[in-house]
Amino acid sequence: MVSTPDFQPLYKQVYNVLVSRIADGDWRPAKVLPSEQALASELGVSQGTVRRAMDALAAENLILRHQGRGSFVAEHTQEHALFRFFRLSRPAPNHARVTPTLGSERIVRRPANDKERWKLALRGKAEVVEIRRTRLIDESPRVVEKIILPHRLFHGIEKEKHLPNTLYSLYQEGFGISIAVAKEELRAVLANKKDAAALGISAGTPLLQIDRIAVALDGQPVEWRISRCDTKDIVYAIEVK
Amino acid sequence: MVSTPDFQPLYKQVYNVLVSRIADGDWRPAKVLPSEQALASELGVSQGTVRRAMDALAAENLILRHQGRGSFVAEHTQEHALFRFFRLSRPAPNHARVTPTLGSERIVRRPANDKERWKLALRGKAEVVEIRRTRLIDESPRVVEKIILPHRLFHGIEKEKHLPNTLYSLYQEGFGISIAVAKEELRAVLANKKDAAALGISAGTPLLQIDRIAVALDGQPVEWRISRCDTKDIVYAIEVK
DNA sequence: CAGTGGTCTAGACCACTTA
DNA sequence: AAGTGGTCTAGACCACTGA
Repeated sequence: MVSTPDFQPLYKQVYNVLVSRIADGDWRPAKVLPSEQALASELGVSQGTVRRAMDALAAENLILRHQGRGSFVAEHTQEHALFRFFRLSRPAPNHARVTPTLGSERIVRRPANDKERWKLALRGKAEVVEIRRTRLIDESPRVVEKIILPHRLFHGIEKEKHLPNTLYSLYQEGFGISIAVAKEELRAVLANKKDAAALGISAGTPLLQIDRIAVALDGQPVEWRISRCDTKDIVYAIEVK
Repeated sequence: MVSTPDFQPLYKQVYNVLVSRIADGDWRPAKVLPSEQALASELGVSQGTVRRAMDALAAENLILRHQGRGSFVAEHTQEHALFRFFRLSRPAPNHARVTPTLGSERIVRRPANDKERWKLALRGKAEVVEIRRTRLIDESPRVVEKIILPHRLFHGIEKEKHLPNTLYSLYQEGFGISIAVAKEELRAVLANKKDAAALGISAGTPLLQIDRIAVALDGQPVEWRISRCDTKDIVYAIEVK
């Protein structure tokens, strides 16, 4: 096993090795990983230790394990990413998950402002890509979004003809960026005139505002997103354990 | 090992046994659990299997493990329960956790209405206890709450002189009810006149409404709580993984 | 010092998938 | 039938705690 300066349990060292191989793109999404035995002999540890590291990866949804088939790097497929980060659903009792579709969309590239530089930890004369879009639920507009991306990481994204429903799968497949965690701040705000026009409601309607920073596997903030939702017949649902 | 009709891995059976001992109050909060070895020989499984079950309990915060000391049933202490379920904090960058204090408080016992009977899965002529209170942050009222409890489970709670800051530790110590999960639905609403008066704001101010069902270890819903928060200078913060 | 949980190993057997 | 992950065991050694 590779020795590290600061002491860590073997299984954590193995875990870190595996994470960085995924993060660096050595193993691309949907690829089969080597078997536990293969990794164990490659790294010079026992199979049980590799298992423990892989179980941790699976617990964090970084890999998927299938008995008899093997372990696979998790994909942010449309469906998957959608339900991982899109927490809007119908209220109880059904609690049915809701599938948003795309309304209007606008995308521009421009210099970052101070707030964006701070939120995304940008340095120097950074540029950002700004995406504004409306999302429909049951055919009617319910959410307006403003998405800010560092242009450096998403080079050329502003030229995409059609952005997919879930951007996170595009980030992963097109730009090699996997989202590890999203930090969200929720507030209640009033719809301004723009919101009102986009959502077909009157100004002054209460909206749920979700302010999200998405962090990649390597710990860098890579997306700042503000969503404003009309929660008349959908809710933001969550289970606290 | 006790045989169960439907097949389950040993470590899950052990897990279930341990959960029910905690749920039934055989092991009260803060009590030291038997050691892994003791449980292993009692249940007739290997120590590694008991470890796996206990690791799962620890991952869900049902027990706390301390190397060299032993494992302990988790307590819903004031601090602990507060930060587990009270997700309001100051916005970035500080993200400091905020400690609410008690404003006004009113508690009554009365028959349940239909909505409450449905939300709390009550049957027959059920009674509930209704608590209404205001919570202060930085000395000023920021949250109004309505809490509905089945009287059957919380017999006599309406006679308590002073309710603690976090009710969940009272539920656990006074009534033997440990909260396992809370299911929350978030919406944006407008302050009505009552809200406005209680919070010292004008009617029509946007409020974040949190509609929560708290579920006990045995899976029964035991509390329905609606909180309305003024999110002018605090936010509901959450990390999605 | 004895007792606890934490790590690591080695090997057995099972269940599932694919060919 | 071969290869994968899933379960279970037994035993070794370590790190930490408290009497």
